[in-house]
Amino acid sequence: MSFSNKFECFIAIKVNKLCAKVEAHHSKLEDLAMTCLCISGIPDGLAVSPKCIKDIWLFSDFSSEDMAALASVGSRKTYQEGEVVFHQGDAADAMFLIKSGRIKLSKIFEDGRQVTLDYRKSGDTFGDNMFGEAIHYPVTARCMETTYTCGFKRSDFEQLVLEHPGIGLQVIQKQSEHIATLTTRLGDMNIPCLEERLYQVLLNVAREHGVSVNRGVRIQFPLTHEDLSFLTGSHRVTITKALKKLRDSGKITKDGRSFILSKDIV
Amino acid sequence: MSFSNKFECFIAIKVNKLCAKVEAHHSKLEDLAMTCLCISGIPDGLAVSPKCIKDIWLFSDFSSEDMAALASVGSRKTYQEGEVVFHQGDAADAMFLIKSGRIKLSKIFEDGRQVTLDYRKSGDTFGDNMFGEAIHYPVTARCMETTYTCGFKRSDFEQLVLEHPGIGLQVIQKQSEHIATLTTRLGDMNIPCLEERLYQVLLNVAREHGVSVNRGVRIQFPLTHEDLSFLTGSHRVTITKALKKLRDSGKITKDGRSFILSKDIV
DNA sequence: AACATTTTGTAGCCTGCGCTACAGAATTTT
DNA sequence: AAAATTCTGTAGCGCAGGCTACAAAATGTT
Repeated sequence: MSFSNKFECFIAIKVNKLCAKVEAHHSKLEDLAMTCLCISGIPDGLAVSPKCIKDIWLFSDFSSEDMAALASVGSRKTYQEGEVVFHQGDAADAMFLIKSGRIKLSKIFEDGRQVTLDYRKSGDTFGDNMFGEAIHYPVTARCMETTYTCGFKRSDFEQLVLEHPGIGLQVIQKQSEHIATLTTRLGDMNIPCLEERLYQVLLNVAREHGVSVNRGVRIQFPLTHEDLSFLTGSHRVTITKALKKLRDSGKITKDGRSFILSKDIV
Repeated sequence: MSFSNKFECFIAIKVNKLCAKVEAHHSKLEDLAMTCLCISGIPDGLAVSPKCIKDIWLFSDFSSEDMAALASVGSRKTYQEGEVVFHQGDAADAMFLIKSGRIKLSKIFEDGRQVTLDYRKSGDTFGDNMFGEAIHYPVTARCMETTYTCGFKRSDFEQLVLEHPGIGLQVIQKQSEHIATLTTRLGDMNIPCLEERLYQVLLNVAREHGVSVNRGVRIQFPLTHEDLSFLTGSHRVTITKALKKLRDSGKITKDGRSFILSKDIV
């Protein structure tokens, strides 16, 4: 019933593209994990070493001069799983770069509703909404695993960009991508049928955070039905039902606690 | 039934803040309309005059040197109401700055669903997704009224930012704001009850495109029930019903073809 | 291993809203 | 001003999915 043929076809193409992209992407991340020096036990608050920044692919084509400048301004901090970097409503005066780990951005509304807006991973920035007029963070950033970050104060960062315009260009690019992601999410939220919406949401998460495995693409961290209900704006019980249908139709499977999106859908 | 007391209170505060902000903002825009030279009948394709750019508040605190640089790179073009600047899927190689007028960004899906993602107005940029990996525009940009734009090619613009980092900083700021807007939209889409969702959506549109009038805030352009159904991801007929309820409860009124959000809700 | 906690699954009621159909109002076009 | 088109409003059927409640399974903790 739910999926038209045209739609299924579209999905299949999408998942295959996804595999290639995720693979390429992931190999870079592994390099990072191997070579980065500053992950191992350097106290928080110290300046970030240039080497450490260079290894983040975001800045990988920077000149050593730009790199040194960036490193001199950032301040390192380690957070444990479950820790909150900033709460929604806190005064916004810094943006963060994720060295390693993973962060969930969510928003809580005055009526108690909670929405997961995005997951960010190594190489991503967050808290960049501090540019713009707002003086408070509009979201809460909570770590999903042990996370190493570099924080940049707004004024420092602005100065940095003025002196090293290439850094600004990189940030513009990164923001562009986030705008694209959010745009996609916004479109997804408009899918009326939950089953399709859920599948799209999973597809997007997989595109960002998946690894390619033989059966398809595996999402790297466990997502509970409750997480998914926040992501899709739906009810937990309804998610359970929809997942069952998706599993029955072979579009997804589970490997332990994590989902695998099948790549071989006709 | 639908709105709790707490919620109503929140709305009231919001609308009042809105009025002040919109007023301040609008006076700037009017200045622009008065002083800008290049709106009046200069042929398309010519370089943009520095004066013309300076009048856009986005760049208002630029040095004349930065201004001249920006002007030399941009290329002016005029579009009529209903004209499309670019279609979803077109090769993306330029971003645009709106001198005056208004543009609707929307996305059409393979299953025929259509979603309105954003309205952009004078001083905003669009098509900035050309940074990032994508080589195609992910949305369609259609003019809602006669619109004057300045187009910038990607390579030109990158060069420009490298030479004039302040411009990059402005763009980062602008993007930050769009990210904030999209984030809000995404939260809004998660409101389960259509009546509340619709009201939030109207509130957001008003915040961006409203003028303050004695009764509250008026949205500057007509929105049909169909437009709203795209914005809320809902059905046209259901919108009609929800609007009726909102009108009955005094939260909104109509002035001719445009909506007014009441400011004096207790 | 025993216990506590979190996550997943099943069942059933009931409302909100998608959808079709048609009719009146308002704009635009001729 | 007449005709055509677009927009708004009303009515009713049907079902997807929200919600509560409870039970089984899995995970985490002594």
